[in-house]
Amino acid sequence: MVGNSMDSSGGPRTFADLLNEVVSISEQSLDDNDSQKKQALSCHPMKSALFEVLCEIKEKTALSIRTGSDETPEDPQLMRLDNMLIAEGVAGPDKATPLAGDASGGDQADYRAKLQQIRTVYSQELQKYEEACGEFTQHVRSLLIDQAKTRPVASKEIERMVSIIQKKFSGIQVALKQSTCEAVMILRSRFLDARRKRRNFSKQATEVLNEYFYSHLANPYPSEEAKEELARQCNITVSQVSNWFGNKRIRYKKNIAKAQEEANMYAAKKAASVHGLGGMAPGYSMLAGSSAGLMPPYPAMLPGQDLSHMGLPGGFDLTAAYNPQLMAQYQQSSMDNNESN
DNA sequence: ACCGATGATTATTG
DNA sequence: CAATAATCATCGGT
Repeated sequence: MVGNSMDSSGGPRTFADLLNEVVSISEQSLDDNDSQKKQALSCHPMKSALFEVLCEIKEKTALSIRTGSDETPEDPQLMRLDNMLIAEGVAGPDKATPLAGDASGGDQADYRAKLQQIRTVYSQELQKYEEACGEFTQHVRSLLIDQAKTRPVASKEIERMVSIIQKKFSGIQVALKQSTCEAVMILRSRFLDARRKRRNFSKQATEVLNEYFYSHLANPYPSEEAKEELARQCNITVSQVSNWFGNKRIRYKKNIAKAQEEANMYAAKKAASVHGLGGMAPGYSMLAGSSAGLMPPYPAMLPGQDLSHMGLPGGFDLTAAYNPQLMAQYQQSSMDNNESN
């Protein structure tokens, strides 16, 4: 407390008296409504002049305080989020997300719809946020302006207050943008990974593929043209055909015994669908090596043959089954083994 | 709810 | 680059 030697009640006032009075007020709690003193001050003839001086002083001190402290750190995190949202098509203009999903089919519309949903929610929230922020800022501003009537409040000070508010609000903004980014990332990963939402091929499509596979067991590697043809027939993409054959080969190899049944099935199917097979040796010539007759038939891989009777050694390299040369080699030695046994 | 089948992706290899 | 092998995530039947 400043020692107040003045008697505050009555008597002619000097400038110094008045200053003392003001100081003593500001030292007191601002909340206590000392309306008497305020009243007395606002009625004083010197009031406006004094007020001006105080405002000037305040402005100067406030300036010196402010320069060192903050001045918009331009929140790098917020900028990062903004950039990402624009890149992701949530913020900027409505762009037609390319999303080059390879084989995953064309349910891009679904993705677009979900993204649009996020967009609208985001913009709504952002709008609400901006409204609330503006409203609050305006409220504080008018409050301060109102207070400026009774105590010196410089415009710079108001601006400082506003910037503080805006900083607080930007925290909320960051949270909003962050959660939006998160939602987009989840959505993106869901749709980018085509393993999700996988659809099995149609019965007819697998039929066609299986027919080809078991008709070319000796060399189940369709050429690019063959793949295109199969893709056309099955109404799938070429890369899906490639995937299918890759999976089929490896899975067939993994369990020849089980696949044998399937092979028989498709062989029978094929036999039934072809004319003039009457006296043919079962299984053979029209199946294997049907690719331009370059490949001789390999009985070991054909239906009707029981591989377990072949005396296959445990370490049978099944890749040989797909390679004519290796297969021929293997058969040679295998036959030798059989004969010697 | 579980489990095998299955289409797709990833990592590795030649 | 294409094939293989391993793995993932979903589907479809029980």
